[in-house]
Amino acid sequence: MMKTNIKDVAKSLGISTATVSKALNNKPGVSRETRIKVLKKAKELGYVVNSLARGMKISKTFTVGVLVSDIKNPYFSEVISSIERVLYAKKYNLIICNVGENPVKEREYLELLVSKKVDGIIAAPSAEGKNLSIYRKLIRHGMKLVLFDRLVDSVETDSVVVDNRSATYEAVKYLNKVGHTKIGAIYGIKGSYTGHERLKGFLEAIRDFNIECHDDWIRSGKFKEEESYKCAFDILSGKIRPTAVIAMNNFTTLGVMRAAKDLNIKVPQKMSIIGFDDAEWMKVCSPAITTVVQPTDVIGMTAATLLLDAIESDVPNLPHHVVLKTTLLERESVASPDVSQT
Amino acid sequence: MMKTNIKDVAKSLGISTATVSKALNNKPGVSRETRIKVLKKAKELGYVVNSLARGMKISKTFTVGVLVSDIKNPYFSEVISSIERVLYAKKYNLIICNVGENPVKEREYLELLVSKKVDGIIAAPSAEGKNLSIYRKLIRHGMKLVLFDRLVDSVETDSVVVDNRSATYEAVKYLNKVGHTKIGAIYGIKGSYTGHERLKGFLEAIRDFNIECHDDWIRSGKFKEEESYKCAFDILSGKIRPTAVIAMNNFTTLGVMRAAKDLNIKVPQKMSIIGFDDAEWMKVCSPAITTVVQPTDVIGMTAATLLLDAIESDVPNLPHHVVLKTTLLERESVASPDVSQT
DNA sequence: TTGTAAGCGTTATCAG
DNA sequence: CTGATAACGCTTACAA
Repeated sequence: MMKTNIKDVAKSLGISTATVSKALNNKPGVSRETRIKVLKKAKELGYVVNSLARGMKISKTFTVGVLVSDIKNPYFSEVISSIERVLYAKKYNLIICNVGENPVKEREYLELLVSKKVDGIIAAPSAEGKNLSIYRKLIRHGMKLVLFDRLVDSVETDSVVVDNRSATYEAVKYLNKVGHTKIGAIYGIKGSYTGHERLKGFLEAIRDFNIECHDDWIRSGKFKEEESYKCAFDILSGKIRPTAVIAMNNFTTLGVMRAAKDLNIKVPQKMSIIGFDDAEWMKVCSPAITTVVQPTDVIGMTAATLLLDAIESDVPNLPHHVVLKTTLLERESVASPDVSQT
Repeated sequence: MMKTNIKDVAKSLGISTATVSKALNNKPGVSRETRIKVLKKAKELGYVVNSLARGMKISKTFTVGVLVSDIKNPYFSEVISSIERVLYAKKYNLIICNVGENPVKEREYLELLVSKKVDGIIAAPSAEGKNLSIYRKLIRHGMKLVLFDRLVDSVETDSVVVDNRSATYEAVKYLNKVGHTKIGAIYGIKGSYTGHERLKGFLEAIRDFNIECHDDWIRSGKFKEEESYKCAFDILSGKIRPTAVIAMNNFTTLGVMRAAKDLNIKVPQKMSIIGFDDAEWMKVCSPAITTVVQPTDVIGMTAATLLLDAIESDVPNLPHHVVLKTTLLERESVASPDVSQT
C-alpha cells in the first residue's frame, strides 16, 4: 500500500533523505531548486508521509480522541460535527469512541487513545462516573483533556457545559407564568451530572414557585425514549395529573410526546410539554415543541478550541470552565392550563 | 505522557526487551513464570503499548477510516454506530471523515487515511463523484475499501447499497393502489447514485402506472431541507397540484412536511406524503410518516464485516456487491385522495 | 527459554 | 546547502 517512502525519493534523486525531509517539510536549509525538484519527484512517485513514523519521531500525531456515549444522539453528533470542523481546519483528525454507558468500553477506549498517542481527548464521561480515576490519571500524566456535557468536579481540567440547573428552573418559571401550578417531570439518570443538575433546577423551582407536584409525577426516564414513554404514560394516565410536563433530554421528550399521543391527550390544550435539546422533529411535529435548546455548535467549537489551545501551549494553564447558556425556544407545545380539567 | 516503554519494563526486570514483547503479546517462547512477572511489572509501571511503533513494525494499525458526507444526518450516524459496534468487537477503531459534499476535503481526508496507514476504508463517496480516480488508485495500491450508500460502477470493490430504484417504484405503486393518479416528487442530487436511482425508479413507475405528473411536480431538493421546502412549497401552492408527493431522503421529507404545514394543507386528507429514510420525528409527528426505510443497522454491519473479511484474508477476492431491501413502513401520512379537490 | 540486533520511516543533530 | 547517522518503541529472526 503506497510503498514509496522518503528513501525512494532520495535515491531516485541521488540525494539524502535528510534533504528530502527538509524539503518536504518546508524546513530551512534547502536550496530553492532542490526543494522544487524534491516536491516534484515526490508527487511523481506518489509519496505520502508515513504518519506512524512521523508521529513516533516528533511525538505528535495530530489526532484527538472524541468520547461520547451515543453517536446516534443528535446532541452528540452535532457537537462532534462542530468539533470536527474546527479540528479539521488545523489539520487534526478524530478517533471516535462510542461507549454507550458502558464503563468497561470507556476504559478500553481511553487506554486505546493513549496507546495511539493522541494529542488530546474531548470526552463526555459515561454517566456512572466509574472511571473518574482514569481521567485523573490521564491528566496527571499530562494528557490534554476537555470534558463536555457531563462535568466531574474531581477531575480538574478544561470543561464546557451548559447551565443545566437554571435551564429547568427557567422552564418551570415559564410554565408558572402562563398559569401552570401542577407540573411533572421526566428526568434522566440521577447519577449523571446533567441528570442531577436538571432535576435539581426543577426541584428548586417547584419549591420557589409553590408548584403542586406529587412524588410520582417526577420519574426517571433514564434519558431513554422507551423508559420515558412508560413514565409519561403512567403519569398522564393517573386520575390526578399535572397540567404540564418537563422532559429533560431529546429522547425523553420523544417518549413523552408519544405517550400523550397514545393516550389521546391533546397538546397543548390538555397538557403542556417543554422538551430539552432540539431536534428536527421538534419543529415539524404538531404541535411543534417548546424546548430548552443547547448551543451544540458552540459547545463543540469551544471544546475543540480549548483542547487546541491546551495542546499548542505547553505551559499547563489553569483549567477553564466554560458554562454556556441554554435558551427556551417557544413553539407550540405550551398553553395556559385548560380550566375544564381536573 | 505515559513514558514507560518495553525497555523500562525489561530493565527493571533485568531481562531483554524481546522476552517482554513476547510475554506481552502471548507469543510462545516464554516461560510461564517470566510471563507472569512481566505482566505484573508492566501493569505496575503503567505500561501501555505504543501503537505507532507497533503499527510501523507489523504494518497493521487496527484502524479504519469511515468517510461520510454528514455525520449529523441520522442515516449516517446510525450506519456509523453500527460499524463501530462490529469493529470494536474486533479491536479496530474508527477515524471519522466528515466531508460535507466537498471533494477537496474528501481528497484530503483520503490522503490522510493512507498516511495514517489505516487497514481499510468504509466510504460513502461524495455526491459529485469528483474523486473516483482516487478511489481507483487506492484499490490499485491494495487499500481495502468498502463503498456504501452511493455506488460507483467504475470503482471495483465491495459495496453495500439498497434497492433504491425499486424503493421509489414501489412507493408509487402503493400510492396508485390506494387511488392516487397525480403524484409529484422531490428528489435529491441528480449526479449522485442515490439521487439518480431513486428518481429513475419514480419515473419508471409513473410511466408504468400511467400516473399524471407535470414536469414541475418533479423537483430537486438536493437532499437538503431548505431546498426541499421551497420545491414542495412551489408544487403545493400551484393551482393544479398532485394528490401525493414522494420525498427522497430524510431531510427532504422534513422540508415537504413543513411546506404542507405552512400552507395549511392537511396530511393525509388533502395530500398524501411518502418519506424516505426513517427518523425519530417521523413516528411522533402528526400524522406519523409513511416512509421507505433503509436498514441502517444491517448496512453498517455488512459494510464492516465485508471490510474485516477483506482485511483479514489477504487473497484479494472478487468484489461482493450487497444489495439490501428497503421496506415501505405504513404509518399515517397516506390516504386515498380526497375527491373534493381539483 | 532467553537475548542480540536489525529494521519499520521519519526527523534532528551535527559534521562536512 | 547537504549528508551521514542516531533515535523514536516495537517485533522478530536468529543465535546462544
